Amino acid sequence: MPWEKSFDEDVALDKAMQVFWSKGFDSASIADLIEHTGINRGSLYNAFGGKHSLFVKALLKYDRENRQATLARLEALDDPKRAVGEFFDNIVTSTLVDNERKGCFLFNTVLDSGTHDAQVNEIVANGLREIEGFFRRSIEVGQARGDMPQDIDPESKAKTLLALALAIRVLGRGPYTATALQTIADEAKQLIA
Amino acid sequence: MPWEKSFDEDVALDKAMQVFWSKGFDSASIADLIEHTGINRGSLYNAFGGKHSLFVKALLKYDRENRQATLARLEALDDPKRAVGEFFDNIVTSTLVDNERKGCFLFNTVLDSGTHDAQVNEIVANGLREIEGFFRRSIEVGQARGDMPQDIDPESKAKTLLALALAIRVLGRGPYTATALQTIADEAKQLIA
DNA sequence: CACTTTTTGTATCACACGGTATAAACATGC
DNA sequence: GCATGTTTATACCGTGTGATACAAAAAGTG
Repeated sequence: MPWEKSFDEDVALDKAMQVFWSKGFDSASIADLIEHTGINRGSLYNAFGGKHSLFVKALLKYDRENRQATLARLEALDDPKRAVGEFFDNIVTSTLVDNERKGCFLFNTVLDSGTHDAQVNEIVANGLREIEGFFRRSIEVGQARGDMPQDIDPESKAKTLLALALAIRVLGRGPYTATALQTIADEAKQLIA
Repeated sequence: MPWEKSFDEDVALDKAMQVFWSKGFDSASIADLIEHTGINRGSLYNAFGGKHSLFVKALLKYDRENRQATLARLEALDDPKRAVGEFFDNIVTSTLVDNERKGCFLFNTVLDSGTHDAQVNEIVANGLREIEGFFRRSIEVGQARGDMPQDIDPESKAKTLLALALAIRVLGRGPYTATALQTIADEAKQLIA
């Protein structure tokens, strides 16, 4: 069998992810994807099966390599308060370091009202659920170890922290300054201090 | 001069506002606008001058009739803590009462990355600035009157409250339940209790 | 050199977009 | 009734969209 390997499929998917991340599903055109992946129109359809299918693959890749990887790293610290603190410092610096100001691909997709597809919604909802779960577990362990206040409700506070994380990402795409974002992040950390 | 009055221009603008509010600038097509306003294609261009111009008029109308009106009403209460509390209860109920789950037109526009126009950005940025200002003034007055904690920084807390308000509106468009939204709102109120 | 498979370059399709133009229908003022 | 200006109903125009089709070029294997 000749030529069983193709171009580099994973780097192409990564490029496509950047495009969807930056522009969203609707605004990203096939022309954009072709240009940034560098591969040909036909090859793109042959390898990924179409725009929507490519979007799902890109979103899953982001969820795996960013959200899952980050949460796993922070949970491995085995230091809940520091983990939450790093989470917020991380999203602030991630926001600022990206001069495209793309924000978070998952959070962006929540708002892309056009992409309301059951599969996509499930990926996003699951991502939010797991981030909230990370906060809740961190608070529970922190309380058990006595370095977080006992009078806060882990469930409620976890939702609030998720809300603040989302807001930082969203406001970071708009006109908010670096110091304003850090201010919110510091306030978030204060909630469990 | 014959026929100096036309159809009802303001109710048409209101309908157009609903469309842009629900779908955003890009996703709202001229066909949508014609269908929901009930006026003719030519009349729409004649009266409002085009899609972008119509969008700006709709956004300004929303800002005037919703944001400005709400903030003015709450500030007139002359009871800062209750004003902030009502603000958050209000956005939760507003979110739930709308079965279209449109969220907040201003916040939605922050994320519509396509509409990055200087004029539109100014309207949105000004709206956010004034909401944050409302929170800051409320906290300052509340502290002066002794019914809010003295150890919180009005500037920081105001940013945090704005962040939470935005998050409630955004998450309300997605998969979050009524109780989850109310939980975040209650946590927001706790921040200044 | 064949043979097979992938990639590439175009060409094309049907459709939707925002916007413009045109002509008929219409309501008012003289 | 006639003139004036508005609304309506269409018909376009140019462009961009996602998607498909197909011939030619390229690459690895026998």
